[in-house]
Amino acid sequence: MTKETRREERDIFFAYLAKHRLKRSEQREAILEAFLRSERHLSVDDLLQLAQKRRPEVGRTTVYRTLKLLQAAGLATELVLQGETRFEREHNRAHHDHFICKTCGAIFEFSSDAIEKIQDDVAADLGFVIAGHRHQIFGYCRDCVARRRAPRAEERRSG
Amino acid sequence: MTKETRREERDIFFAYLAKHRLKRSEQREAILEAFLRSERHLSVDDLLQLAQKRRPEVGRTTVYRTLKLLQAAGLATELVLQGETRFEREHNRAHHDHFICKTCGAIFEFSSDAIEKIQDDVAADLGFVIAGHRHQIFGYCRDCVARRRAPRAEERRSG
DNA sequence: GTTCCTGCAAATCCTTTGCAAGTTC
DNA sequence: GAACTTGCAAAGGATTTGCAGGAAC
Repeated sequence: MTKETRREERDIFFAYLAKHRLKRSEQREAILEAFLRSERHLSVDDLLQLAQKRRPEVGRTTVYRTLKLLQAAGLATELVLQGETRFEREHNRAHHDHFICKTCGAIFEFSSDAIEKIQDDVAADLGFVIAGHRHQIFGYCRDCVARRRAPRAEERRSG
Repeated sequence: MTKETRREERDIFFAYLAKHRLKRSEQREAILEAFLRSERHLSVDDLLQLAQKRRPEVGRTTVYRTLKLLQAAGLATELVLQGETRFEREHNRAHHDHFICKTCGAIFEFSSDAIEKIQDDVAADLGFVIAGHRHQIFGYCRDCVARRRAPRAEERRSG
């Protein structure tokens, strides 16, 4: 993620705060930065730890509260994957869905216009107006499959 | 659901119990019956209440425990829809996914071979082996859309 | 009789809320 | 200085666990 994009998202967040007469704070900035810089699919705990690297006193409560703001501002979205609640960046990202590896927990993103199209057709048949969707595929990723099929007792210990 | 199908599922459940050296009990039977007879997408509370109609002393704890058994036996599956945990029958049901109406909460099922096919292709590209998937579409159902577009103050109270 | 079940209460886990003290505007 | 924010501790809701008494085998 580029610095420019982060800049844009920072601006959006601060604009959101201003619009709602909310205040900036060290904590909110630390959480925002951590969120924007990190890899995707963060748990609340992940984000708490990342934010605390910058500002050790950040509390878990504030992370929960700031995540709500990030969602309201359109910067974050919540996912429930395998029973775990996680958050990912939302702004300017193309819609996508997730593959989740049941062995190593890795998450891959995918998207398919063809699937979206069929979805629209199915919905139209039902007279249903689509507002959004979640599509998750569970299985085994390439690495884990390879590991399982060729389990030569090497130093592959899995992750 | 026919009596024969229920019969089959009962047999499967009791076979599961036998295989694992678990015991039959009034409670388990009451919960199983309630589960099999009911409409789909039950919450734990729904199932508790239904089971209690037959056997008032059934406890919530036992419902949780029995649901785990039903899942292990392949008869039930858990869904998380709009943040709510629900259970539906699994045995012998064609794979299907869900539309959820954000207004009235109604749940419709759908399935599409075309979508499954594309899914397989996308997975193959990633070297991913599919074990299962969850696909949920959120939006507004025909009735709610109609109600909104033509909100004549009739006796349509929604369901 | 042994092993498994059950319901209760207590414990957990995750998230939200009340509140007094500290910050931002 | 008024209004908002924070962290803590406590409260909540959902699910699980420990346990003593009861039922199934």
